[in-house]
Amino acid sequence: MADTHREQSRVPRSRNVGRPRQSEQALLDAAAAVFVTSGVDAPVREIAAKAGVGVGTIYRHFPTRPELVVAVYRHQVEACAEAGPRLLAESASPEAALRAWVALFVDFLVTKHGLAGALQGDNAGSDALHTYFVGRLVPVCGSLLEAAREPGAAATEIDAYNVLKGIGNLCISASSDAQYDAAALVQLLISGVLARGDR
Amino acid sequence: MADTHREQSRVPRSRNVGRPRQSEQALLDAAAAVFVTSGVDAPVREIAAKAGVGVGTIYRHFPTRPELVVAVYRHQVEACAEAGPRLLAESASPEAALRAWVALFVDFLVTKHGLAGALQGDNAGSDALHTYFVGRLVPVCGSLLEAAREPGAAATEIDAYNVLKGIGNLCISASSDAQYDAAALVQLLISGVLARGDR
DNA sequence: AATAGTACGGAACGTCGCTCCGTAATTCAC
DNA sequence: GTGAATTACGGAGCGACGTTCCGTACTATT
Repeated sequence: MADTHREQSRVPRSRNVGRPRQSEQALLDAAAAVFVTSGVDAPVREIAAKAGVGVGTIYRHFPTRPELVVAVYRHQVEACAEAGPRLLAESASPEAALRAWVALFVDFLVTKHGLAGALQGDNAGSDALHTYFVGRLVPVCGSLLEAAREPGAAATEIDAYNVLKGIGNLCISASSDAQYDAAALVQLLISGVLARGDR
Repeated sequence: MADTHREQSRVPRSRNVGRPRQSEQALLDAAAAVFVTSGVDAPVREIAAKAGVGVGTIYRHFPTRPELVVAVYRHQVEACAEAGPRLLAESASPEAALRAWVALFVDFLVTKHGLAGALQGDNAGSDALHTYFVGRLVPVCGSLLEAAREPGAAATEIDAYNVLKGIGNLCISASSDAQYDAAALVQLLISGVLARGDR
């Protein structure tokens, strides 16, 4: 292996000289663009190439892959979270609000290839993506759920975390399978969640 | 790269000499054992080590990873498929039969770590695991569904493929997340599927 | 005994997420 | 202005993955 290891400046190659790369925004834009074309699972190297930086730079700003994903989608998740209370105020009924919000969420997940799949934190609480989604959206989903349920709903009812995660799971592989209709299944799940115990 | 490539018999090392390794059964047993301890996503090398063979041997018998998984679980999938008609005959109502069968299926998926996750065929029809599950179980699920639905169910009703895939997706990450209750969500989904359009 | 056929192990390959480190750009002290 | 300290950078390298490939060693056939 008598090779050339550690030699990246054989030629003083200009690099992106001078420009201090004002922070992460350029990175986020590049990542967002790559996610659109290649899905959320796109290799980090591809994002780095698109942004014209090395992978090291990406990992300096976003220590793990999920954190980059969170950063890219933070605005949209935030918008989705904020839509919850608004829908509750504007809709004809709490159930309509819940269904509209859920449709919003599903549409968000389905249009971002691979996002739903990346959502389940594989182990422990160490997955920033899962943690962020759950932390931000469970409370929203919870209030909508509470409002839409019968007043004296039993304590045995399934909780918002389960509903949210169930929705997320149902959205997996929604893109890439034309005959799979995640939105319809999710609405059916909501029907089940809202149904009284008599069914 | 002037290295030692292609030299695996420096020493005539005894190998598993003589024994022609009567077919795949030993492989399947080893794989099943590893799947239990390390999940369905266990590295092929680990299975090979457990079986005392090289990875090449595994790939000779099962050209792709999904095919090995299919082979390991074929019996149980078969049993699940056969349980469908039996439950329909034995149960008090078609709905009870459907719910019992679904519970059976969920239990199967949930107890095999990672199986549900491995179930979505990533692309095209090339995933043997997805293809096998769908091909074997969709008809079964379809008859149960048909029996359990109102007689004149609209053509707009969701089909068995969607229901089955939805169940599979809901079971993802059921192990490894103590507060996630896949079985409950699946039953709620079934409630939604069975509910009349008036909800 | 010589040959053909086949099953075998595991090195090698390409790709992944992520780490590491030599170097370049910038800032600061004087 | 000059030199040292600090910071940001690119991309080679690492370990692990699924999968391929091929020299070898068994087994059958003649």
